[in-house]
This record gives sequence, structure tokens and C-alpha cells, in this order.
Amino acid sequence: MKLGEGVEAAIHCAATLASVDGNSTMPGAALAESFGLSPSYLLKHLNMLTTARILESVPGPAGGYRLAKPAERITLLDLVLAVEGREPAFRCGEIRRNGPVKIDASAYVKPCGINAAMLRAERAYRAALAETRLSDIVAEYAAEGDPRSFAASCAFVARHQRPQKSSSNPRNPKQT
Amino acid sequence: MKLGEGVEAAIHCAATLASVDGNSTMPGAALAESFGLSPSYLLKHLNMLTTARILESVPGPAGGYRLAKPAERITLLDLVLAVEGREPAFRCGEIRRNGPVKIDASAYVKPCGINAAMLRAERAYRAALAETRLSDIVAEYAAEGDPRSFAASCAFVARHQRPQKSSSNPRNPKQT
DNA sequence: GACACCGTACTCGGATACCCTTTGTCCGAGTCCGCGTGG
DNA sequence: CCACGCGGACTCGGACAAAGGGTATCCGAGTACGGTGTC
Repeated sequence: MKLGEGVEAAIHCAATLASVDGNSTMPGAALAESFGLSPSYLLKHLNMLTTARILESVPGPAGGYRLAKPAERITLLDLVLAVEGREPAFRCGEIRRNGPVKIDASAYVKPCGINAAMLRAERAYRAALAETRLSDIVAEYAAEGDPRSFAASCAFVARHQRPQKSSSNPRNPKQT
Repeated sequence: MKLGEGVEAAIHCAATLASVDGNSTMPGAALAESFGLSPSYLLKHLNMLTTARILESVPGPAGGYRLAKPAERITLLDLVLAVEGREPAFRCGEIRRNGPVKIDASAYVKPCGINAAMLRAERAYRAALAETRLSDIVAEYAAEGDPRSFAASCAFVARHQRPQKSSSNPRNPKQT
């Protein structure tokens, strides 16, 4: 029961990217600097978010990352599953079958009650995560966070975001 | 987001121990055999349950483990926390402070909104686990489980449980 | 002066080592039962 | 025949290695910009 620390980095980066204008991008190096993280390692997690269609990456100079969809449609569950994997935390190894007395497999068609209970709890966990949208995080930060910290974050984003000229070129408007 | 497989073993063992009579004990070796696990390694997890006051251990010949309290008062949460540790899965590293611009610490007195959301989700997870008691597990197994498997389990318990003579000696009735 | 080409710098992406947690195993401390011996 | 002492065997408990996953890092592929040469 331990989440990798990449989850925290991924959520913070996603929240930061939610503040960039339009389809501007922000380089991974800037995100890493914003949180004092290793740039090379942060790219690993950002890449997972890109694979999960949560972020989009633009290569080349003036490239970087941006959200692939509006922050209202990104939940904490999406971020956690993208980084930690979609498989449940509790995996029933069916050790009940490994006893010394061998019973016909038909006795185990019903799922293990322990497994059912653990999965039920995890569904509650995921449901709670799915209730929080990324837009809620940034809104709560803007409303209740410290104004100095919020202003510094906005200034950092404004300083490092790179507008994309492809915005004026609506020929390829993300048919993903 | 991955639970150790010791959790599964611990819950199964606790459920098995819930079926022993009175204050009889069952050796760890028998529990390991019951699920095809390594006896030496299983003792590690059983020892964690003992430290958490969920099980009691009786040393010496005819010794073993038994529940330290009735199965109605043991929840899945107790078992999971005993094996996996009581600390939450998401630990906020406060990376928001590690930015290049240093702000006074007074700006971070309010807890991180991301951390709050993650902990809220984990509270839901733990609440769901706390709703399931060990007695529910065994009752559900007796009622809906396969009769052959249930009978085999009962026979195995009856064959390996060791009655304690200290039951007839109420001089030391567990003042823990 | 304008256009095309090329070199450069910057970006992400994947492949590669290191370290810690988890897993797995072993041996020692403690305790009770059974047997041998002495009264 | 009975009581006492001792050895053995069985139990749990903690200390000791090995493996896997997470962490951290580096280098390569790709792309846009800027300079330069030519028309």
C-alpha cells in the first residue's frame, strides 16, 4: 500500500499545465525546475501521461507538453491510473486452492469473498478519486491557496509557456 | 499502488483462525500448509498481526496462533494496516516548495490541496475496509462458498487445532 | 533582395545502471512433554 | 509405586541473503529555427 512518488509529480505537473494559455506548451525541463525534480526522470512520468492521452507532447524547439483535453474532463483517477497502472492493488493469488487437499476446480467458480471485499474497497477508493477533477484542484488552489504562492506559480507559467504557431493553422485540429 | 501479497495470506490465515474452537491454537506451519505458502515467510506476517494485537501466539509444543479478540471485532482494515503499515499510501513530499522562487514558509501553512484530495480518497478506502468484519468473511464463506471447500477447510482446522490446557486454568485470563 | 539549403540547438522518447523495498530463508531463544532415575 | 530432574522436540521470534520494482541517469531520434550561399 504505497504509491510511487511519481504520482505527486504527475498531478502537480498536470495542475501546472492546466494554467497555460490555449494550446501553448511548457517544456518538461521547466516543469522539473518548478518542483525541484530531476528533469530526466520527470519525463518518464510525463510520457506515461502522454501515453494515456492525458497530455500531448510537441517535439522540437518551442515544444513541450500541454493538456490533451480540458481540465474539467481530467480526474485524479485518470492521473493515478496512468502513472501507477490500471490493475487493482489487491490481486487475489487464489491461495485457497493451494491447500494439501485437492478439490475439483468447480468448487472455486465463485470468486473469493476476500477478493470481493478488497475490490469493493478499491472501487470506493477509485470512485473518490474520480470525483475530484483537475479543474477543482486548480480552482481550489486559486481560491484558498496562498496568494503569494499562486502569483509565483502564475508568473512561472507565464514565463515558460511557449505559444504554438500551429494554433493559427487550424488545418490539423487534433482529430484524435 | 500495489499491496504486498502478504496481505492475502494474512487475511486467509485470520479467517482460518476464526474457525478454531475456543482458545485452541493452530501452528503456523499448518496454516502455511493450508495455503501452500512458505512456513518461514508466513511467520513474518503472522508476527506482524501478533504485534498489532490481532493474534496471540503461544510458544512451545502444542503452541500456535489464535485470534486475540472475537472475529466480530476484527475488520479487514485492521489486518491490512497491520501488514502494510499504518502510514497513508500517498505521502505529500511538499514538492510545491522546491521551486526556484523561494517564498516564505508562511505561504505553505495550508495543506496541499492535492494531498487533501488523495487523503480523502484513502479515507474512503479505509472506511470501506472497516465495514467488513472478519466474521462477515467467514459467514459469507460458510453460506455462499462451495460446500466441499468449506468442509475441507473445517476438517483441516479440526485436524490441526491444539486445545490449550490453560483454558482450564483461568488464573491468567489475558489481562491485555 | 529573395529563396533554398544546411547546420545547430532544443525538444521528447526509449534504453540503460543503481538502490531500496519486498520477498524468501535460516538459525537461535523459549517452552512444554516424556522418560529416566532416585527415594 | 511415586516424585523429581533432565533431555528432547516443537514452537515462535528475530537476524541474515537474494530478487524485483522503483528511482535516477544518459544518449539517440526528431523537429523548428537561424545563418549562409546562390540565383
